[in-house]
Amino acid sequence: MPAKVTALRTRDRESEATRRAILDAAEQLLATVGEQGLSIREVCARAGVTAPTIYHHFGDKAALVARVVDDCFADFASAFAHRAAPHDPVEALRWAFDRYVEYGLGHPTHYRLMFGNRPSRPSPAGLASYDGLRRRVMAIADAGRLAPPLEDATAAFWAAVHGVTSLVISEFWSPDNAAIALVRDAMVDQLITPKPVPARRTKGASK
Amino acid sequence: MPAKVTALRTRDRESEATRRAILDAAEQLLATVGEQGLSIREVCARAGVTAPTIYHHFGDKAALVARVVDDCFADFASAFAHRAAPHDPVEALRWAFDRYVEYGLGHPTHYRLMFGNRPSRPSPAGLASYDGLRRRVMAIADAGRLAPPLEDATAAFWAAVHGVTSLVISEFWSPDNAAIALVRDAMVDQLITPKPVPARRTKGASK
DNA sequence: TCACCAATGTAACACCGCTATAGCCAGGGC
DNA sequence: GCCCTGGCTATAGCGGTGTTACATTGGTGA
Repeated sequence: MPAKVTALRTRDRESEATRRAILDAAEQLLATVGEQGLSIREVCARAGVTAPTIYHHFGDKAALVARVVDDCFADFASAFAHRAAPHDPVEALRWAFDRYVEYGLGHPTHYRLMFGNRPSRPSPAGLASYDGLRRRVMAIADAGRLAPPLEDATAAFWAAVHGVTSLVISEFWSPDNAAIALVRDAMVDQLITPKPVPARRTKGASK
Repeated sequence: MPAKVTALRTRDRESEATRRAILDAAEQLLATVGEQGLSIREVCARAGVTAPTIYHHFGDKAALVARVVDDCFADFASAFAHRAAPHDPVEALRWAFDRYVEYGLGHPTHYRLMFGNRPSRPSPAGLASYDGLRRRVMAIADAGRLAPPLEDATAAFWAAVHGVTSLVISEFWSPDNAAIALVRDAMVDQLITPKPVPARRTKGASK
């Protein structure tokens, strides 16, 4: 088996290079003009290929975008991985909240792509991201400090952080708005057990 | 001055009827296929007009959509007006939270149009809606029970309710999820002063 | 009555996502 | 060494989109 495994055949290499060129062009365009403004023809021009090539490799405009979004999720995950979280699980959750908002502010178009309001597109990478948040909440539960059930707590925290990030991105808020910390601390305080008292409030939860 | 004021001239009446036909067709289409799927030509077919008529009256596809969105805000506001809120301002805020989510669940496409993540479209009707929320929070402040500054409290509450509604609409949650009440109560509890103490919170607000 | 002008239609432009078809050419069997 | 196969790419085009220049009509104010 001479060069069958060690090196890619020249055809495969060229094909892979074409895929990369297309993905790079698409990502660059998505970051600037968004999914709405993304045109296959413009991707073609930037990548130096023609339309059938794109459709051969990715099948669809939506699939091409989904592929780029997956890369965005990877980038998003690394934004967490590259920084050290506090050891205390509660402080780590607060920290994650800030990183989340920070990322959305730094990559508004990517954020919109990943968590935009297009009807339920449960990408695997998105679910993995959600699972990362669940693990952080679980760390609090493991420390015996989580008040509500795990799933409820995770979902509630995710909703709050998403609401805040959405508003920051839409420039409704300035990034240093005190309301951000207000939402963050409201959620964290509600999630952890108070001090000694188990839980007192029973106000009507369902409508 | 015979029929100058008492009755509209026939031309104006016809013109207004045309506008209404276009708006009705557009609203119906927007509710079913969303802004993305809305086609001027389809609106033309349903309203029984041709394209230049639409452009003459509304100027733009975006302007037409914006006009429909304004009507949506009016509908949204009436969803609040037609129901009696609790007298207690804190309970009224909790109630507003539920009505908000309820409306988003009942009119997901309209909600996406109104509060979707398109980069900052500060429609007057949208600002009026936000102002309605601010008044509710101000009622709590007037009762001497609001802990944070008014603007921060309003913004935080709005972010939380928007995050929850977004997730409910995207079918990430079921409408009776316990997490909804969790976010609601977390925000309300954080907004009101604990017991008798005027204002206490000093937790790290800026990052 | 009559000229004006708002309102509407005709036809077209430039662009879009997408694809049927055909050609190129590296790779592998003979 | 040759030819054939098949993956990859380009040409050209389809039906659709938002938008607009231009022509036309018919109420309306003078």
